[in-house]
Amino acid sequence: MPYPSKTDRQTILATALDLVSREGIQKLAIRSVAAALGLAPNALYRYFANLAALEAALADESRLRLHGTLRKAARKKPPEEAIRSIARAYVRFAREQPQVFSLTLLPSTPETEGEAVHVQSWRFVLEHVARVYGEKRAPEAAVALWAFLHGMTVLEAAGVFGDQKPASSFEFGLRLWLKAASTNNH
Amino acid sequence: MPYPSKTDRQTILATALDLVSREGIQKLAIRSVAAALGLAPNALYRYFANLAALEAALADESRLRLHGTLRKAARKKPPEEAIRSIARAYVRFAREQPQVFSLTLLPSTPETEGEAVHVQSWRFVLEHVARVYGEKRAPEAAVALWAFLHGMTVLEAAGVFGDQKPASSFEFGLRLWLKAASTNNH
DNA sequence: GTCTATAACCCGATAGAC
DNA sequence: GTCTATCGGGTTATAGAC
Repeated sequence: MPYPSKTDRQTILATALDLVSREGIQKLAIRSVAAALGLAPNALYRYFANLAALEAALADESRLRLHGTLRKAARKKPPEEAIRSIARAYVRFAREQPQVFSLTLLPSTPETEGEAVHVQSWRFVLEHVARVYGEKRAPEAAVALWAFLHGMTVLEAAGVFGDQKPASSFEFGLRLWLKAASTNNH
Repeated sequence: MPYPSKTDRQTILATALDLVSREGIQKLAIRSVAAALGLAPNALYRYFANLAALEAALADESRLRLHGTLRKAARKKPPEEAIRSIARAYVRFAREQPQVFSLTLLPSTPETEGEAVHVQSWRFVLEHVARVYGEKRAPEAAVALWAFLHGMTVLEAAGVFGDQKPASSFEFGLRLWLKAASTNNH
Protein backbone atom coordinates (compact mmCIF):
# COMPACT_ATOMS: atom_id res chain seq x y z
CA MET A 1 0.00 0.00 0.00
CA PRO A 2 2.38 2.65 -1.15
CA TYR A 3 -0.15 5.29 -2.08
CA PRO A 4 -1.45 7.01 1.08
CA SER A 5 0.78 9.87 2.20
CA LYS A 6 3.01 9.18 5.15
CA THR A 7 3.82 12.81 5.69
CA ASP A 8 3.06 16.38 4.70
CA ARG A 9 4.74 19.76 4.47
CA GLN A 10 4.02 20.80 8.02
CA THR A 11 5.24 17.53 9.51
CA ILE A 12 8.47 17.76 7.56
CA LEU A 13 8.95 21.35 8.68
CA ALA A 14 8.31 20.51 12.33
CA THR A 15 10.65 17.53 12.23
CA ALA A 16 13.37 19.50 10.50
CA LEU A 17 13.05 22.35 12.97
CA ASP A 18 13.28 19.92 15.83
CA LEU A 19 16.39 18.40 14.31
CA VAL A 20 17.98 21.81 13.87
CA SER A 21 17.19 22.86 17.41
CA ARG A 22 18.89 19.75 18.75
CA GLU A 23 21.79 19.28 16.35
CA GLY A 24 22.31 22.66 14.75
CA ILE A 25 21.83 23.94 11.24
CA GLN A 26 24.95 22.21 9.94
CA LYS A 27 23.33 18.83 10.56
CA LEU A 28 20.35 19.70 8.44
CA ALA A 29 20.28 17.53 5.35
CA ILE A 30 17.67 15.94 3.17
CA ARG A 31 18.95 12.60 4.35
CA SER A 32 18.91 13.40 8.06
CA VAL A 33 15.37 14.79 7.95
CA ALA A 34 14.18 11.78 5.98
CA ALA A 35 15.79 9.45 8.50
CA ALA A 36 14.09 11.26 11.37
CA LEU A 37 10.77 10.80 9.58
CA GLY A 38 11.43 7.16 8.72
CA LEU A 39 11.22 7.90 5.03
CA ALA A 40 13.43 7.41 2.03
CA PRO A 41 15.43 10.56 1.29
CA ASN A 42 13.92 11.28 -2.07
CA ALA A 43 10.39 11.30 -0.67
CA LEU A 44 10.98 14.84 0.54
CA TYR A 45 11.39 16.12 -2.99
CA ARG A 46 7.64 15.81 -3.39
CA TYR A 47 7.27 18.64 -0.89
CA PHE A 48 10.39 20.75 -1.40
CA ALA A 49 12.21 21.37 -4.63
CA ASN A 50 15.61 21.04 -2.98
CA LEU A 51 17.50 21.61 0.24
CA ALA A 52 17.61 25.37 -0.22
CA ALA A 53 13.82 25.47 -0.44
CA LEU A 54 13.54 23.52 2.80
CA GLU A 55 15.95 25.90 4.50
CA ALA A 56 14.00 28.90 3.28
CA ALA A 57 10.78 27.43 4.62
CA LEU A 58 12.48 26.79 7.96
CA ALA A 59 13.64 30.40 8.04
CA ASP A 60 10.07 31.55 7.54
CA GLU A 61 8.87 29.22 10.26
CA SER A 62 11.48 30.48 12.72
CA ARG A 63 10.50 34.08 12.04
CA LEU A 64 6.90 33.14 12.60
CA ARG A 65 7.71 31.68 16.01
CA LEU A 66 9.82 34.65 17.03
CA HIS A 67 7.10 37.02 15.93
CA GLY A 68 4.52 35.13 17.99
CA THR A 69 6.74 35.31 21.03
CA LEU A 70 7.20 39.06 20.67
CA ARG A 71 3.49 39.67 20.17
CA LYS A 72 2.67 37.74 23.28
CA ALA A 73 5.28 39.65 25.27
CA ALA A 74 3.85 43.02 24.28
CA ARG A 75 0.17 42.24 24.71
CA LYS A 76 -1.78 44.90 26.56
CA LYS A 77 1.23 46.62 28.05
CA PRO A 78 1.73 50.37 28.25
CA PRO A 79 4.17 51.70 25.65
CA GLU A 80 7.42 51.74 27.56
CA GLU A 81 6.74 48.49 29.36
CA ALA A 82 5.87 46.86 26.05
CA ILE A 83 9.27 47.79 24.65
CA ARG A 84 11.05 46.40 27.69
CA SER A 85 9.04 43.23 27.44
CA ILE A 86 9.71 42.83 23.72
CA ALA A 87 13.41 43.37 24.25
CA ARG A 88 13.55 40.79 27.01
CA ALA A 89 11.56 38.30 24.95
CA TYR A 90 13.88 38.74 21.96
CA VAL A 91 16.96 37.99 24.00
CA ARG A 92 15.30 35.14 25.86
CA PHE A 93 14.20 33.52 22.61
CA ALA A 94 17.75 33.71 21.30
CA ARG A 95 19.07 32.23 24.52
CA GLU A 96 16.61 29.38 24.87
CA GLN A 97 16.44 28.35 21.24
CA PRO A 98 19.74 29.50 19.80
CA GLN A 99 19.66 27.20 16.79
CA VAL A 100 16.15 28.20 15.81
CA PHE A 101 16.99 31.83 16.40
CA SER A 102 19.94 31.60 14.05
CA LEU A 103 17.55 30.69 11.23
CA THR A 104 15.81 34.01 11.72
CA LEU A 105 17.98 36.01 9.33
CA LEU A 106 18.34 33.39 6.62
CA PRO A 107 16.88 34.05 3.16
CA SER A 108 13.14 33.57 2.86
CA THR A 109 11.20 31.73 0.24
CA PRO A 110 10.80 33.94 -2.85
CA GLU A 111 7.06 33.44 -3.15
CA THR A 112 5.38 36.46 -1.59
CA GLU A 113 2.05 34.89 -0.90
CA GLY A 114 0.06 37.41 1.08
CA GLU A 115 2.55 39.25 3.26
CA ALA A 116 5.93 37.95 4.34
CA VAL A 117 6.30 37.33 8.05
CA HIS A 118 9.33 39.54 7.95
CA VAL A 119 7.34 42.57 6.84
CA GLN A 120 4.51 41.86 9.22
CA SER A 121 6.88 41.52 12.14
CA TRP A 122 8.74 44.69 11.26
CA ARG A 123 5.50 46.69 11.19
CA PHE A 124 4.56 45.29 14.57
CA VAL A 125 7.82 46.48 16.10
CA LEU A 126 7.58 49.81 14.35
CA GLU A 127 4.16 50.47 15.82
CA HIS A 128 5.37 49.79 19.33
CA VAL A 129 8.45 51.93 18.87
CA ALA A 130 6.33 54.76 17.49
CA ARG A 131 4.31 54.78 20.70
CA VAL A 132 7.38 55.88 22.66
CA TYR A 133 9.47 57.60 19.99
CA GLY A 134 6.89 59.17 17.72
CA GLU A 135 6.11 58.24 14.13
CA LYS A 136 8.80 60.33 12.57
CA ARG A 137 11.82 58.92 14.34
CA ALA A 138 10.43 55.42 14.81
CA PRO A 139 12.25 53.76 11.88
CA GLU A 140 15.72 54.84 12.95
CA ALA A 141 15.03 54.16 16.59
CA ALA A 142 13.63 50.72 15.82
CA VAL A 143 16.63 49.75 13.73
CA ALA A 144 19.01 50.95 16.43
CA LEU A 145 17.17 48.95 19.08
CA TRP A 146 17.02 45.87 16.91
CA ALA A 147 20.72 46.12 16.14
CA PHE A 148 21.57 46.46 19.80
CA LEU A 149 19.45 43.49 20.84
CA HIS A 150 20.65 41.34 18.00
CA GLY A 151 24.24 42.24 18.68
CA MET A 152 23.86 41.26 22.32
CA THR A 153 22.54 37.85 21.35
CA VAL A 154 25.28 37.26 18.82
CA LEU A 155 28.06 38.28 21.19
CA GLU A 156 26.60 36.14 23.94
CA ALA A 157 26.20 33.15 21.64
CA ALA A 158 29.80 33.56 20.52
CA GLY A 159 30.87 33.31 24.13
CA VAL A 160 32.61 36.66 24.41
CA PHE A 161 31.12 37.20 27.85
CA GLY A 162 32.40 33.92 29.20
CA ASP A 163 30.03 32.39 31.69
CA GLN A 164 28.33 35.43 33.10
CA LYS A 165 25.29 36.91 31.41
CA PRO A 166 25.72 40.55 30.44
CA ALA A 167 22.53 41.61 32.18
CA SER A 168 23.90 44.97 33.23
CA SER A 169 24.95 45.85 29.70
CA PHE A 170 21.54 44.86 28.45
CA GLU A 171 19.92 47.15 31.00
CA PHE A 172 22.42 49.87 30.21
CA GLY A 173 21.63 49.90 26.51
CA LEU A 174 17.91 49.60 26.94
CA ARG A 175 17.78 52.40 29.52
CA LEU A 176 19.84 54.62 27.27
CA TRP A 177 17.48 54.00 24.38
CA LEU A 178 14.38 54.62 26.47
CA LYS A 179 15.77 57.75 28.06
CA ALA A 180 16.42 59.27 24.66
CA ALA A 181 12.81 58.58 23.79
CA SER A 182 11.37 60.35 26.82
CA THR A 183 13.62 63.41 26.73
CA ASN A 184 13.65 64.06 23.04
CA ASN A 185 10.19 63.32 21.91
CA HIS A 186 8.06 66.31 22.90
CA MET B 1 64.49 17.14 -3.95
CA PRO B 2 61.61 16.61 -1.62
CA TYR B 3 63.19 18.02 1.51
CA PRO B 4 63.21 21.84 1.38
CA SER B 5 59.97 23.34 2.66
CA LYS B 6 57.63 24.67 0.06
CA THR B 7 55.54 26.52 2.54
CA ASP B 8 55.18 27.64 6.13
CA ARG B 9 52.48 28.47 8.67
CA GLN B 10 52.14 32.11 7.71
CA THR B 11 51.88 31.38 3.99
CA ILE B 12 49.19 28.81 4.61
CA LEU B 13 47.29 31.25 6.81
CA ALA B 14 47.51 34.05 4.26
CA THR B 15 46.41 31.78 1.43
CA ALA B 16 43.54 30.38 3.43
CA LEU B 17 42.38 33.83 4.45
CA ASP B 18 42.53 34.95 0.86
CA LEU B 19 40.47 31.96 -0.16
CA VAL B 20 37.89 32.64 2.52
CA SER B 21 37.61 36.30 1.59
CA ARG B 22 36.89 35.37 -2.02
CA GLU B 23 34.82 32.21 -1.66
CA GLY B 24 33.44 32.30 1.86
CA ILE B 25 34.06 30.19 4.92
CA GLN B 26 32.02 27.26 3.63
CA LYS B 27 34.56 26.74 0.87
CA LEU B 28 37.40 26.43 3.35
CA ALA B 29 38.78 22.90 3.29
CA ILE B 30 42.15 21.28 3.66
CA ARG B 31 41.93 20.30 0.04
CA SER B 32 40.98 23.72 -1.29
CA VAL B 33 43.78 25.45 0.60
CA ALA B 34 46.27 22.83 -0.54
CA ALA B 35 45.14 23.28 -4.12
CA ALA B 36 45.58 27.04 -3.87
CA LEU B 37 49.11 26.43 -2.62
CA GLY B 38 49.91 23.83 -5.24
CA LEU B 39 50.49 21.20 -2.58
CA ALA B 40 49.14 17.79 -1.78
CA PRO B 41 46.37 18.02 0.80
CA ASN B 42 48.11 16.11 3.52
CA ALA B 43 51.14 18.42 3.46
CA LEU B 44 49.15 20.87 5.56
CA TYR B 45 48.95 18.44 8.44
CA ARG B 46 52.60 19.20 9.15
CA TYR B 47 51.50 22.69 10.16
CA PHE B 48 48.00 22.26 11.54
CA ALA B 49 46.68 19.29 13.45
CA ASN B 50 43.36 19.35 11.62
CA LEU B 51 40.85 21.60 9.94
CA ALA B 52 39.54 22.96 13.23
CA ALA B 53 43.02 24.10 14.19
CA LEU B 54 43.38 25.91 10.88
CA GLU B 55 40.02 27.60 11.39
CA ALA B 56 40.97 28.70 14.88
CA ALA B 57 44.22 30.18 13.60
CA LEU B 58 42.26 32.01 10.91
CA ALA B 59 39.93 33.40 13.54
CA ASP B 60 42.92 34.74 15.47
CA GLU B 61 44.33 36.25 12.31
CA SER B 62 41.05 37.97 11.44
CA ARG B 63 40.84 39.45 14.93
CA LEU B 64 44.38 40.70 14.56
CA ARG B 65 43.53 42.48 11.34
CA LEU B 66 40.38 44.02 12.76
CA HIS B 67 42.27 45.17 15.81
CA GLY B 68 44.92 46.79 13.62
CA THR B 69 42.26 48.61 11.65
CA LEU B 70 40.62 49.96 14.79
CA ARG B 71 43.93 51.09 16.27
CA LYS B 72 44.76 52.96 13.12
CA ALA B 73 41.35 54.60 13.08
CA ALA B 74 41.72 55.88 16.62
CA ARG B 75 45.30 57.10 16.44
CA LYS B 76 45.84 60.54 17.92
CA LYS B 77 42.22 61.54 17.90
CA PRO B 78 40.46 63.34 20.74
CA PRO B 79 38.21 61.06 22.83
CA GLU B 80 34.85 61.51 21.18
CA GLU B 81 36.25 61.66 17.67
CA ALA B 82 38.22 58.49 18.37
CA ILE B 83 35.02 56.66 19.25
CA ARG B 84 33.29 57.85 16.12
CA SER B 85 36.27 56.81 14.07
CA ILE B 86 36.47 53.38 15.69
CA ALA B 87 32.78 52.82 15.13
CA ARG B 88 33.02 53.79 11.48
CA ALA B 89 36.07 51.59 10.98
CA TYR B 90 34.32 48.61 12.55
CA VAL B 91 31.36 48.86 10.24
CA ARG B 92 33.53 49.56 7.21
CA PHE B 93 35.69 46.53 7.90
CA ALA B 94 32.59 44.37 8.12
CA ARG B 95 31.29 45.82 4.88
CA GLU B 96 34.47 45.59 2.84
CA GLN B 97 35.66 42.22 4.05
CA PRO B 98 32.48 40.48 5.16
CA GLN B 99 33.91 36.97 4.95
CA VAL B 100 36.97 37.84 6.99
CA PHE B 101 34.84 39.76 9.45
CA SER B 102 32.63 36.72 9.98
CA LEU B 103 35.66 34.81 11.27
CA THR B 104 36.02 37.37 14.03
CA LEU B 105 33.77 35.64 16.54
CA LEU B 106 34.82 32.08 15.84
CA PRO B 107 36.53 30.06 18.57
CA SER B 108 40.19 30.83 19.08
CA THR B 109 43.09 28.47 19.42
CA PRO B 110 43.23 27.14 22.99
CA GLU B 111 46.89 27.93 23.48
CA THR B 112 47.12 31.18 25.42
CA GLU B 113 50.61 32.12 24.37
CA GLY B 114 51.26 35.57 25.67
CA GLU B 115 47.97 37.42 25.49
CA ALA B 116 45.12 36.53 23.22
CA VAL B 117 44.33 39.14 20.58
CA HIS B 118 40.82 39.10 21.87
CA VAL B 119 41.83 40.33 25.31
CA GLN B 120 44.25 42.87 23.92
CA SER B 121 41.64 44.28 21.59
CA TRP B 122 39.02 44.48 24.30
CA ARG B 123 41.32 46.47 26.56
CA PHE B 124 42.06 48.85 23.72
CA VAL B 125 38.37 49.56 23.21
CA LEU B 126 37.79 49.83 26.92
CA GLU B 127 40.45 52.49 27.30
CA HIS B 128 38.93 54.59 24.58
CA VAL B 129 35.44 54.21 25.98
CA ALA B 130 36.68 55.16 29.44
CA ARG B 131 37.95 58.45 28.03
CA VAL B 132 34.41 59.53 27.25
CA TYR B 133 32.38 57.48 29.74
CA GLY B 134 34.64 57.25 32.77
CA GLU B 135 36.33 54.17 34.16
CA LYS B 136 33.40 52.98 36.19
CA ARG B 137 30.78 52.73 33.51
CA ALA B 138 33.17 51.93 30.69
CA PRO B 139 32.59 48.15 30.62
CA GLU B 140 28.83 48.35 30.26
CA ALA B 141 29.03 51.21 27.82
CA ALA B 142 31.63 49.42 25.72
CA VAL B 143 29.58 46.25 25.52
CA ALA B 144 26.49 48.20 24.57
CA LEU B 145 28.36 50.01 21.82
CA TRP B 146 29.95 46.83 20.55
CA ALA B 147 26.60 45.07 20.48
CA PHE B 148 25.02 47.93 18.56
CA LEU B 149 27.79 48.07 15.98
CA HIS B 150 27.93 44.34 15.59
CA GLY B 151 24.18 44.11 15.28
CA MET B 152 24.20 46.72 12.54
CA THR B 153 26.75 44.76 10.54
CA VAL B 154 24.89 41.49 10.96
CA LEU B 155 21.55 42.97 9.96
CA GLU B 156 23.10 44.67 6.97
CA ALA B 157 24.91 41.51 5.89
CA ALA B 158 21.66 39.58 6.19
CA GLY B 159 20.09 42.01 3.79
CA VAL B 160 17.30 43.26 6.01
CA PHE B 161 17.84 46.81 4.83
CA GLY B 162 17.53 45.93 1.20
CA ASP B 163 19.78 47.98 -1.01
CA GLN B 164 20.05 51.17 0.98
CA LYS B 165 22.66 51.54 3.70
CA PRO B 166 21.20 52.33 7.12
CA ALA B 167 23.48 55.34 7.59
CA SER B 168 20.89 57.32 9.47
CA SER B 169 20.27 54.53 11.97
CA PHE B 170 23.99 54.18 12.49
CA GLU B 171 24.23 57.90 13.23
CA PHE B 172 21.15 57.71 15.40
CA GLY B 173 22.55 54.99 17.63
CA LEU B 174 26.02 56.45 17.84
CA ARG B 175 24.71 59.91 18.69
CA LEU B 176 22.47 58.47 21.34
CA TRP B 177 25.39 56.62 22.90
CA LEU B 178 27.67 59.67 22.81
CA LYS B 179 25.02 61.99 24.21
CA ALA B 180 24.53 59.74 27.21
CA ALA B 181 28.25 59.93 27.80
CA SER B 182 28.45 63.69 27.83
CA THR B 183 25.36 64.36 29.91
CA ASN B 184 25.78 61.66 32.49
CA ASN B 185 29.44 61.54 33.20
CA HIS B 186 30.23 64.48 35.45
C1' DG C 1 58.40 17.59 4.27
C1' DT C 2 55.95 16.27 0.43
C1' DC C 3 54.27 12.75 -2.37
C1' DT C 4 50.54 9.08 -4.06
C1' DA C 5 46.97 6.26 -2.72
C1' DT C 6 43.22 5.08 -0.11
C1' DA C 7 39.98 4.24 3.69
C1' DA C 8 35.71 5.68 5.41
C1' DC C 9 32.62 8.61 5.75
C1' DC C 10 29.30 12.55 4.23
C1' DC C 11 26.05 14.78 0.85
C1' DG C 12 22.21 16.23 -3.18
C1' DA C 13 19.77 14.75 -6.73
C1' DT C 14 17.77 11.56 -10.20
C1' DA C 15 15.79 7.11 -12.59
C1' DG C 16 12.55 3.83 -12.71
C1' DA C 17 9.70 0.31 -10.31
C1' DC C 18 5.43 -0.31 -7.76
C1' DG D 1 3.80 9.13 -3.03
C1' DT D 2 7.24 6.18 -1.58
C1' DC D 3 10.45 2.81 -2.62
C1' DT D 4 15.40 0.88 -4.01
C1' DA D 5 19.42 1.77 -6.37
C1' DT D 6 22.75 4.68 -8.06
C1' DC D 7 25.44 8.53 -10.04
C1' DG D 8 28.67 11.99 -8.98
C1' DG D 9 30.46 14.80 -5.96
C1' DG D 10 32.33 16.36 -1.57
C1' DT D 11 35.16 15.84 2.86
C1' DT D 12 38.81 14.49 6.80
C1' DA D 13 42.40 11.88 7.90
C1' DT D 14 45.88 8.23 7.63
C1' DA D 15 49.61 4.87 5.55
C1' DG D 16 53.72 4.28 3.50
C1' DA D 17 57.11 5.54 -0.17
C1' DC D 18 60.81 8.82 -1.27
